[in-house]
This record gives sequence, structure tokens and C-alpha cells, in this order.
Amino acid sequence: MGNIRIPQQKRSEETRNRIMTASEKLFSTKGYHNTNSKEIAKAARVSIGSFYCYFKNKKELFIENLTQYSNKIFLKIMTSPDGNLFQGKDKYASVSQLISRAIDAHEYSPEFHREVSAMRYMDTDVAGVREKEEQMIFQYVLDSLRAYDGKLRVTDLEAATVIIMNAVESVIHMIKIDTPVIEESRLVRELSEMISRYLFE
Amino acid sequence: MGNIRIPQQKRSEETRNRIMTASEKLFSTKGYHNTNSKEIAKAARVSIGSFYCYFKNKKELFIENLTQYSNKIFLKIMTSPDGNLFQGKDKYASVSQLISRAIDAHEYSPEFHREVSAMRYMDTDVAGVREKEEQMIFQYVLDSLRAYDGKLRVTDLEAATVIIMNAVESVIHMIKIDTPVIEESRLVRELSEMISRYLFE
DNA sequence: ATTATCTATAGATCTATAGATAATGC
DNA sequence: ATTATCTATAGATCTATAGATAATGC
Repeated sequence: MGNIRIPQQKRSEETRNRIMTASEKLFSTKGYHNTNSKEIAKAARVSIGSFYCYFKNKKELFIENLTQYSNKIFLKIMTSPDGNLFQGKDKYASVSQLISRAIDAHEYSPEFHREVSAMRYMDTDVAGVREKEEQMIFQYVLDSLRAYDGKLRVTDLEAATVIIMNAVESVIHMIKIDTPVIEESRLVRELSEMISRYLFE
Repeated sequence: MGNIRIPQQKRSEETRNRIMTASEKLFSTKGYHNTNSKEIAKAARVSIGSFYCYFKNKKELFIENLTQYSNKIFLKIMTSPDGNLFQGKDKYASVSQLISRAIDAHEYSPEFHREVSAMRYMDTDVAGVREKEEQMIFQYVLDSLRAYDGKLRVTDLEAATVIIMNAVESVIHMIKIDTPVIEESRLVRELSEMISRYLFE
């Protein structure tokens, strides 16, 4: 033994999936550090031996979960049914659209998102995966802005992209994870106001 | 034994302080979960027995550190030498001032700040301390805005305060912790632009 | 006498493996 | 024959305490 198993048979693939599903749930509810391998194995109805056939250790499993999660989020933002950002739309509407897309994308599993938020500061591998996702979104937003061309008020588009992304993300964060004192609708309205005034007029 | 010791003699107080100092350093460099009580005791030149005389456990020690840290940060923002925010100043200058104050305040220990950022999502007690600090800053910024009165463009001052705080904090975060790709000066300039356009004109 | 510090350690917890057993499909 | 799964466990790690010893200051 020692090497990680790559599923050949169907039951094997199912086992691996069960471990993935069970661990995501446990990481989300109890947190990474309060969940151990034995527990995950049990929740997945798998022996601890099997667990270590499929994953080198707990962290690799987390990274695997994170990678899947990241891809899902990014895809959700990219393949939105309502077309490109900032294209042939009212200016304010474009911004609102960006924000509600980002909110929708994070609808999926705020609990896992919370855990990732913690882990990114504690593990460089986790930070790396996050960064890659961030980088892709950066490129996407930047391109969208560029397409808006001369209609923009800002000149340093790269810095602007970062500032906007940060503003949006932190508010979503607060809404989805911190459950804030002020209602979501008010926060979203003011956030949209701030960004559209910054970009246009 | 069993009860926590409250220092009576001088050497006792020094011992406690040594544990505080050593732990802050270790938490900052190695992270909370990668630091154990034995290690802290050793770094503080204190026996493990003494450690548990002064702190119930590792988490209480972290909370103690955090509380001190929070107070320090808040005090730094409050007692800035350059007077009240948004008072008798150029509008853009007021905003810049808010931002550079916040940056200065976080100059003290970005590493500990990083660790707190992680822990707040993993422990409700840590989250509680953070929230209290946030609440105090909220009140301070809100009052500053109110003093600016009719000169503001925004109407929902509470939501605006939250939005501004989030925007500022997340950028500082990025600058101090994530070491971003784009230079600090550009980020700060665009952030100031965004907020002052939002509040004024 | 009171306060502070130390040593030594029980026992809880958790990871990760070796090696035996069982199921699959050519 | 190959692939998958299981049981049992060594040993690493860490927490938190009891109880002995030492320093302080009235």
C-alpha cells in the first residue's frame, strides 16, 4: 500500500464520492480542525483504511473539495443566462447585475465558503487555490470593464477592478456569513450606488 | 490547584506577561493550531505547570491576546493626532485620512491580524470579540458622517457606513496580508476616489 | 503562611499503516 | 489476477493535572 488509489471499478468511484460528500458536509458544519479522518470515514460508511486509499491525508481531501467548489463558483459567474456584463445595458443595471450574480454564485454553500475563508489564512496551499480563482474572476471583470471603453470615468482599470471586487466580495461575505445587523437590500443598494458612481457619471 | 492565578507578586505578573508575549509571537508566526501549550511555555521560559496556572487553556490565552490587540487598534484610530474625521477639511482629504488612519492602525502586527482573520470564522468567542470592536468602529464612523450633515449625497447613513468600512477593511486586508499584485498607492488612490465620489459631489 | 513555580505523567486523541479478507470481471 | 475494502493497532502528539519544591514578604 502507500499509493493513492485511482478508481477503476464503479464501486470504487462511488466510495470516493461518498468520502467527498461526507467530508464537505463535516468541514462545513464542524470545521476542518474539529473533524478527523475517522469521523469522515464513518460518515461516508467507509473504513478508515479505505479513506487513506483515496486521500493522502485530511488536508489533501480539503484541497480537493475546495478545487471543486472554486470551479463551481467560477462557472456560475461565467455562464450566467443574462449575457455579458456591462454590455448594452443601463449603467446602474450592469453593476447591480454583477453584484447579484456574485451573490447567486455564493448561494450554493455559505458554510463551506466560511471554512475556506478561515483556511486561506492558515494554509498556503489553500491560499493558492483561492488565488487562482480570484485571478480568473479578476480577468473576467477587467475584460468586462474594458469592453465599456470610453464610457468609464476611471482610468486605472486594473486597480479599479481590484477595488470593486474587494468591495463586492466583502459585502457578500458579510451577508452570507456574518448575518449583519442591516438588511441585505439596503446593503446591496448602497453598494451598487457606490460602484456605479465610481465607474460612471 | 485548578483555579486561575491572579498575580499578587511582581514576578508572577512578569511570568504572565512573558506568556502573553511569547504566545502572541507564536500565534502570529506559526498559527494557532500549529502552536501547542508546551511550546508556548518553553518560549516564555516557564514550566507547563505555570502556564496552566495563568490560563485555563490555549484558547483563553488567544482570546486574551485578541482583546488586547483589539483595544490597541481601536485606540489608535480614535486618538489620532490629526483631529476628528470629516471636520473642517477638504472632502477628498477627509476620506484619504480615514483610510490612512486605518492603514496605520493595522501597521502594528499584520501577522496577528491574519491569524485573527482565520480564527474569527472558526470560533464563536473570537467572532464575538471581533464584532465588539467592529461595532465600536461603526459607531465612530457613523458619528463622523453625521457631523458632515447636509453636505452628503447618501441618505442611508448606516448602510453607507457598513459599505465604506467593508471596502476599506478588505483593501487594507489585501495590502497587509495578501501582498497584492497591484501597488498599494494605486489601490489606495482608487479606493479614496470611489468612497469620496460615493459620499460627495 | 502565602504565593509562585516546577517535574513527572495519565490518559485522551488522532494519524496513517500493514496485512488480512472480500468482490469484480477478464 | 486485479481491484477494493476491512480490522487492528503502533506510536506520535497534546492537554491538563497532582503534588512536590522554592521564593516572597508580613
